[in-house]
Amino acid sequence: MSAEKDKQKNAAEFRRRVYAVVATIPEGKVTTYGAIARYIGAAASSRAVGSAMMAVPDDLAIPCHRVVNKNGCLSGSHYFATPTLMRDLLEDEKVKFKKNSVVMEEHFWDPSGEE
DNA sequence: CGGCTGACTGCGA
DNA sequence: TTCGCAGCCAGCC
Repeated sequence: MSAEKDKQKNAAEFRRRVYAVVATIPEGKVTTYGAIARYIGAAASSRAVGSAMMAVPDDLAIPCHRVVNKNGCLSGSHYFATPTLMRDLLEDEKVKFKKNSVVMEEHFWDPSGEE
């Protein structure tokens, strides 16, 4: 039955789903790792989502800057070319900021709600 | 095969 | 309100 193989496939597909969801985020909107994880069927895999994000190939052009944590803080900003690039990209999309966090109350986007 | 880390989240004190 | 702990999953050594 290739249960082990199927598991690996699931893991690979898991990452692929993450990219798909992130790529579906509309411009000027942001979402959380937990929302993505829950949407792909892994509500408790919010961490795995972040892990997958750091493995995002540049060829897919994934707007990972639209993915923030529950606090609206740009957790992955440190993984960008510059720690300010992430915020700059969001501001360029008319995304409002409260101190150092995104105003998710106005820009939070839930993939489950759009599906 | 075993253990640690990490772009997270939720709950309790 | 802020701080700390535990749980979850994938990736890497």
